[in-house]
Amino acid sequence: MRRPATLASLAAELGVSRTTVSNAYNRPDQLSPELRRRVLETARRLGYPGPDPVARSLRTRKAGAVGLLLTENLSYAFRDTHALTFLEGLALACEDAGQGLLMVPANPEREDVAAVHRAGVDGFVVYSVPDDDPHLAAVLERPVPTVVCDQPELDTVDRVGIDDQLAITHLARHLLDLGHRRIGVVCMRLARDRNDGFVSLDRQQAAHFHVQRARLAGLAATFSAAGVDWTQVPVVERFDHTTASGESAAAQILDRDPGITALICTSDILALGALTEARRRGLRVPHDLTVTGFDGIPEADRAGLTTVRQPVLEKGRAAGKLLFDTHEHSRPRTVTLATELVVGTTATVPRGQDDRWFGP
Amino acid sequence: MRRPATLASLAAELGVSRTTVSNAYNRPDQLSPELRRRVLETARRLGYPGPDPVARSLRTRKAGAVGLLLTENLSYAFRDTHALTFLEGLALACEDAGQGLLMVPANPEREDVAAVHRAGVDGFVVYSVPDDDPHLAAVLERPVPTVVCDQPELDTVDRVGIDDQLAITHLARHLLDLGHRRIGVVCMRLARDRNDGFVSLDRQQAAHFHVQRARLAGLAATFSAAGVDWTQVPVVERFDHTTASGESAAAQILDRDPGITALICTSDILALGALTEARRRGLRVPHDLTVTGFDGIPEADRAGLTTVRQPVLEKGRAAGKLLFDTHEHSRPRTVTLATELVVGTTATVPRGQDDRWFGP
DNA sequence: TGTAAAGACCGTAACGGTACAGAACCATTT
DNA sequence: AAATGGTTCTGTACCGTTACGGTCTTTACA
Repeated sequence: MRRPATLASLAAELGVSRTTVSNAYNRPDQLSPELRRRVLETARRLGYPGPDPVARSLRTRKAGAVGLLLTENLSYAFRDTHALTFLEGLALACEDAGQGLLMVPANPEREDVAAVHRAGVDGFVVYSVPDDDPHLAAVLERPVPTVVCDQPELDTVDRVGIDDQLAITHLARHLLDLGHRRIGVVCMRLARDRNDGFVSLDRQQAAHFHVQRARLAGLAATFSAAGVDWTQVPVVERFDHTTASGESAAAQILDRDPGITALICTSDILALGALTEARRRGLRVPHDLTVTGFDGIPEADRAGLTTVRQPVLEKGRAAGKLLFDTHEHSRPRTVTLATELVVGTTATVPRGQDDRWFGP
Repeated sequence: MRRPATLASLAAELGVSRTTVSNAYNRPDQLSPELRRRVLETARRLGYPGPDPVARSLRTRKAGAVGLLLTENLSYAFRDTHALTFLEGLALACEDAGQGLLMVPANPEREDVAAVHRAGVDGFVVYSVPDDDPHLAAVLERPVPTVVCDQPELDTVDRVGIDDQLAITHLARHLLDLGHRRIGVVCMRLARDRNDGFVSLDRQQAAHFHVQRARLAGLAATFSAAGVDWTQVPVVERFDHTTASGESAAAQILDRDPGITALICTSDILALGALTEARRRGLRVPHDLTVTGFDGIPEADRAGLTTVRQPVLEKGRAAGKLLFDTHEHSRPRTVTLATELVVGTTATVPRGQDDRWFGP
């Protein structure tokens, strides 16, 4: 496991210059085939493993890899459908470009940004971290191109995302058209601190996760415009993004306000949990309770969830493409992908309004 | 995005040595708090982003990351349950060690090994690649510690795995005990070339994927010992690891040999496909046809599959631990994890033998 | 035969840091 | 007054490579 030989020692052994040995590996056309053969053979004999990648990176200023920063523990990324799909898209772009993908271990608990500083990469992709995350700050300080995804726009970096506010506005209008006025909302974590429970207006507006803030803002604006008093709408937050969270959050809202006719969840995972809780309570969806999600994951499709579909794989791929596309351009660039309202079977007119609504 | 300042220019600006600036970042106790404050403030003023990670890696000979080599396209890793679980385990170990995880883009189609050479990592984990894979060879040439998983033992590197042959022997004996003598086998790819169809004895024995070879060998040995003529056992291979492959492979075997009483699949994914195909043909499992898998993925559990459970997450974690554990030891080390025969509801006595078997 | 072009190889100067040994300074101790 | 020890800072020697701008030799062609 030692590194016995270097390019220099090889050159000395062969009686040629270091440049020539380097060329044997990187520019075969720059030396005679015969000499190249000798170089490679001697390399084999001395156990020289070829040019050291780190030294090469230092000299060429290219690492051949992009760093990925996630808000969660590394291992979490491999459990979350949504994150996985994004990663798959990003990986596709990396493959095309022949670039490696370095997953940076950014423990959200500790504020240890050393891992960001140590990452030898040509660029970063930052996926859905809170806007006050110290790891994000550390990335932004690094003098490499960066693409953020599902983040607010920043002056200095490219961005990929959807128009969360617009997308959920369509959903909200759909529910309003159906006649819903008494609603509850289940959302994902809004900040780095855990707050499993009802969310104050302040916290909603100060949310550090762009995506959640935008969705709540879209809901608030749309329902307010329709005459719903948003301050009276129960909004429950869950730190962990699991179906279990969706269940308990739905329970919390239904306990406090059994009169609501629709439960709007800001993710499909949460919505699937809400469905489970509704079933447990003997509420028929959608007849007794309308439930909606957001994301358009396959499981939601199977469950017939009314939701908003977003192209997650495309987001990953677009992020990679932005990073690898080094054409002239004026930064920052923004790619906003299209979303689609998916009308499933979990939303209908509120109970008791069937006739009134469609009547004369 | 330029890198305007370096440690040297900072030092010049401040009128101190480069060492002192370096210490301000890496050894705060080596200089007075006052000077350190000045250094960091000047750094901010000049836009110095802190020591360059690549240069640091060159000097310290530490990259702070491990490379991961997979047999598949990068993006595939994010789609396969089994690979994901392994990755999750590996990621856990990486987190604990504060190391990054670099996914090396090793396209199995092209023989382009450059990505392996360019990877600035402190070690490699190689997961289930064929033993003649050029990327594997390239990794072995690199002077860094390496752990292989689901591979045959190699002289120079550590290994993590299970005893595939022993594990499937237990399964085979279970089926023999139930009375099965006429069986068919569905296996995953055995080499780098695509061969979707029946597998010759030669190809079975020359398989380049250790795991598959060991499992086939275990089956051959066990059934032969019980008097079954292995040369007459239909073995069908599928290149793609999908349930669709399982379906078509099962069909291929059942078409050729409708008389078999058990279909042994070397993975749960394939077995789940086989179940689908059996259902399509109106065969009741296990009454008309016994189907078994291997791996113990959650979906198999849900389907009640009779299978062998292996600790995939643990494999990943163990691989990481081996890599990070730098204690004195004599290489190569081997970690062999335990497996467990899971008796589900998809295997029973062969049709027509019910009485004979349990009778007097 | 002269001259340009091409081919093969080389020397030097970075790339941006950290390790290590030691120097300068000051306050205590002997 | 000399020795001791701790703190703070410095100088030099690398880490292993590639970029760049040469030189020298050979070949091609008029």
